[in-house]
Amino acid sequence: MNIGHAAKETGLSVKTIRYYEDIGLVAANRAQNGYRDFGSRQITQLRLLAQARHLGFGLEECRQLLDLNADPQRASRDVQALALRNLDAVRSKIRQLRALEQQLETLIDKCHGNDDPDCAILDGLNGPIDLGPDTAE
Amino acid sequence: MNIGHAAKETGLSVKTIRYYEDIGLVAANRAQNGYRDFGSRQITQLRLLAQARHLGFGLEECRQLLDLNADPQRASRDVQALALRNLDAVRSKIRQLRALEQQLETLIDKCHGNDDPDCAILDGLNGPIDLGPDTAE
DNA sequence: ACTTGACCTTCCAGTTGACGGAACCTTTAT
DNA sequence: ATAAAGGTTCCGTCAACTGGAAGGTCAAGT
Repeated sequence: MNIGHAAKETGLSVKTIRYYEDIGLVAANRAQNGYRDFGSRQITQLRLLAQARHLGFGLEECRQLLDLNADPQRASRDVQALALRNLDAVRSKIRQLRALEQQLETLIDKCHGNDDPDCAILDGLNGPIDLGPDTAE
Repeated sequence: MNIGHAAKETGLSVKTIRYYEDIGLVAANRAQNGYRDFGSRQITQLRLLAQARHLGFGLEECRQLLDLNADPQRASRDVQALALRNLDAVRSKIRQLRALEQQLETLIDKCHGNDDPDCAILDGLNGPIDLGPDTAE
């Protein structure tokens, strides 16, 4: 199966598949004409990559997932641990973004949003942002 | 004020400040010895940059914020609009991450996390992820 | 005067996860 | 025969920096 077909099968782009081969995530065979040739094993790997990326796993974690998937002796504990690390990372990003969201909301609320130049947002950006009476230092 | 001092004043790294000058966000004067020399106006700009970046504004949005901040004729409406666009982006990232979080939680729950090789996470990554009876195609 | 160390300078490379495009080759269809 | 639609490699780009090399400058200590 050539790269275009593999792309259609997996939902990845041709460029992305070539990139994954480049960094050693999948090993593609070559046909006589130099074209990459993907077998069903590689397609399976690419599909796993697509799904795992979709779930926010980084490429290095994907590499480990591929290894675990290929290993019939694996312990599901190890897979779970990997997924939990990813979940933690996702949750921590969410927390950060929520804090951000709150600060933005506060500033936006305080800004009148009219023709006048006074703006609580710029005020907030110029001075340090006020988040309580913690004015030590 | 040289760059190291400016860095301490603003909380930005020396490298970051040089980068900001490079891309034209701040214009630094030069002393005779070729060292950058930041005045209070530049320090103010750098501080605004630090705060705005902290709030998730991209550098292009920061550029606009600097412009608005420098313009005494500005309308606070414009600042607010900029902040609202940023807030929207933040919220949309949060939504995405929450969806991600849920899917990960579901898979992690289903995985036994023991010594056995059977793993619902890998199953989920191999087949498409099951999110209901939408099995057309 | 000399050296040490802490600054500063420029420039080049790498990070993550790809995408866009150029220049060129191969296959397929007409 | 030729044109379109694939494929190939290589190089550049994105955000927003960070790291490091190679070298100039400055203030202090010996």
